Amino acid sequence: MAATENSDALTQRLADSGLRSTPQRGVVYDVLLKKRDHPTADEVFVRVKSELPTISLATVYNCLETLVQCNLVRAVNFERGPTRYCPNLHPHAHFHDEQTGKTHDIDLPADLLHKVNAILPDGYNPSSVEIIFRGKAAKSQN
Amino acid sequence: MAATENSDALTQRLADSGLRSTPQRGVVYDVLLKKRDHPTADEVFVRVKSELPTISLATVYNCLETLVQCNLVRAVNFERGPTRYCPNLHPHAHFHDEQTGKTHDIDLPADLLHKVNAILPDGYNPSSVEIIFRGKAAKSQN
DNA sequence: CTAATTGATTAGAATAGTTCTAATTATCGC
DNA sequence: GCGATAATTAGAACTATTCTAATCAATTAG
Repeated sequence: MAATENSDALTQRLADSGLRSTPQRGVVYDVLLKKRDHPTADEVFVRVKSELPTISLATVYNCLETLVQCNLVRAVNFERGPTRYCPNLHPHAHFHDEQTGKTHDIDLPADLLHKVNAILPDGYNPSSVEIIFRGKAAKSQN
Repeated sequence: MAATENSDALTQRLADSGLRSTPQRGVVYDVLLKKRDHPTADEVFVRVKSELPTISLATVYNCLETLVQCNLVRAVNFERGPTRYCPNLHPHAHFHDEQTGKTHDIDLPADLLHKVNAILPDGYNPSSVEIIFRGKAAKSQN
């Protein structure tokens, strides 16, 4: 089953970083994979509680931070609001719909990524690039 | 003098939006123009106080928000920290140096901007794009 | 010119999101 | 299973920002 595979992959990644595999980390990761709507830590907390009712919000923050460290999850920040989390597959930009508040993943072609990096003058060594669009998406995108 | 010109431009922009010209708004704007190091609201507060000692932090937030509304200033958010403000000239990306915490403006050529916008599928209508690099800048850039 | 209206500022309280702390509990290697 | 160490927990603390209600300033109407 998918959850078991993910769980194994997670255990592996954690071990690679010298970290332990715990139920909390597993469930937090599963929750992110299951519904990829860029939830906040609070939203993850609510979802995880249905499976692990005694988990604390602090642990959710810790687990999310750990997953980000392991490069399994990406943290995204739009304007003032809370940090949002998405399971990190391929490179992608984000489109933030100002009407609905929803965030859409936009595929980012490798050649564009190169062109974007090319605008940096000598001496700048980027470890990551983030591209965020803001605006309005057609209803068909919701 | 430059400050007067800026002040006039500001008064004009405010009037266009049906807003009043006040000393607080003027000084906040001047402070942003004078040192373009992407200060936080707190940092702006400190700088403004030397000229307007009785200004309150709430007013600084209000003024910054007003300037953003008038499109004279851009609000930028890097990860979890406080919002930073820069006077908005031409389109540019931001390079966030993870060692020094400093933010550098990177010129954004119009043709690249077009190419970036072109990755959006039909139905997405962006009102703005933000490009943020994270990484390390050579000492010569500091 | 003065009064009335409306908008802006102020200080401080309140809120949201996140991090910290200290105690308890779980995991992993032996 | 046992010990060392890492992870979890609840709640306090903290940071950044927004809200509230009162005061003050500026434009408008008379």
